[in-house]
Amino acid sequence: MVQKVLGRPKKFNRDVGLAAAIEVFWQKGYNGASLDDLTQAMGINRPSLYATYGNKEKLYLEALSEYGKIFGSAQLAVFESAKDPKSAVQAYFYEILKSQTRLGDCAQGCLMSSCAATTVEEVEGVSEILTNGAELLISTVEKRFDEFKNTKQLPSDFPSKAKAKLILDILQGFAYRSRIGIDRQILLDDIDEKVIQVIT
Amino acid sequence: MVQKVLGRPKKFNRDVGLAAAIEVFWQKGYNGASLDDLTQAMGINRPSLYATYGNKEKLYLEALSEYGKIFGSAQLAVFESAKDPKSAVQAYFYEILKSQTRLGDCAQGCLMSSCAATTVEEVEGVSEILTNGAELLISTVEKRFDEFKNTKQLPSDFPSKAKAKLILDILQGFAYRSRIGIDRQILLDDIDEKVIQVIT
DNA sequence: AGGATTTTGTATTGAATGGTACAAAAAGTT
DNA sequence: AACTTTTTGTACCATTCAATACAAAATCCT
Repeated sequence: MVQKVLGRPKKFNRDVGLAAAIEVFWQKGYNGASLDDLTQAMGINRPSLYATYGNKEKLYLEALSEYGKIFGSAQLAVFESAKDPKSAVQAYFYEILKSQTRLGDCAQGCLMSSCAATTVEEVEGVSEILTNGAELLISTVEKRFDEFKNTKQLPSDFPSKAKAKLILDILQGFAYRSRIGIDRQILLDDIDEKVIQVIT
Repeated sequence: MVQKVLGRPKKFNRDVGLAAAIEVFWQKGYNGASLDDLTQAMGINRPSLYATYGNKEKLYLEALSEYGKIFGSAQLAVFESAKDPKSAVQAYFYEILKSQTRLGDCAQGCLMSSCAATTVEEVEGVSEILTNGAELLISTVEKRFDEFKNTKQLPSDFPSKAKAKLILDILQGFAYRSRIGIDRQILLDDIDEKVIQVIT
């Protein structure tokens, strides 16, 4: 059942437009992404953009939050659903690299670490979003490691929180190396090495 | 002996100006740093900037290279001169955090990972500078670890290269958390945890 | 069909951007 | 002291920027 609404119908979907904006910010950063870049990629004109998202800064903040929700959650879900520690970390890193080393003319690296970090001082609210994202990641991973300890899949002295923070570090390393153009296969080949460093 | 040169004497020192430019790019990123920001911080006027450094892009590339030379080299020197693995890594991380979590209104994080990574696609030459920097770091650390293996200060099966790459990851983690505003003391308290993860 | 309502598309605004022309200023040279 | 050379400082240029005014278009409601 289609909701009947007054007025001329919208030509675009709000979430689809936001997804396109994410791509642009991801590729060009906040300052590097012009409104022409954004409106063109979103298939939208300027007044519609302002009516829908407020302004460039609000669109940016919304893009960051949405990126965290979509990508971050999906990747963490992969981690959480794995049945043993090793495959959890392994699948997680693989998922991360799939997102950060994309083929064609897609953006490389991570929107948050490779792009948004630059704007922490410039755009109010960025710092909070990034901090919350990091804390959510750490606490989620730590909790899952603790579960593995309860089921004896990890030794009782396994330092869950320290290892969760190590995973965040390794993610930053992957994001950086993806962004600066290191070949996807080289990074994929590093996964096992990183997995060992995490779970032993 | 002062070299006598024809014409009106320069009012500024080239390297001092470059150091000021580094600070601006470090705080605001490439696109966020306007020529007004730069000239004001450098104590220079626009024509002098263009006569001396070429243009904004060339100044940026030179700032990146100089940053690597000054900061990167000094930090690696600390690592190389330590007498045992543990204190080498420890002193290195401390040096890194001193540079990345600075007091007052100084820039936080790392110019390369927190700022320059965003511009890899935008500015020709950035990718190469960042890649070379990463490789230099890894090879230097790896080599020093190998020396420690020769002097039996590290076990013969110590995976020097994998650990060197892990250090790069941890550096990215520190840079990111510094940039997003995590308190210096919290990061300092993490050093020992990271040291253990590296040298065991 | 005609009015109400909302979105679209175009065209424009004022400000900020990177970059430069040009003349005055400050030194050495003869 | 006059000339040459180089840097400085101001004022400016064309372009791009984020943001908006306004009318035409497209839908629903009566």
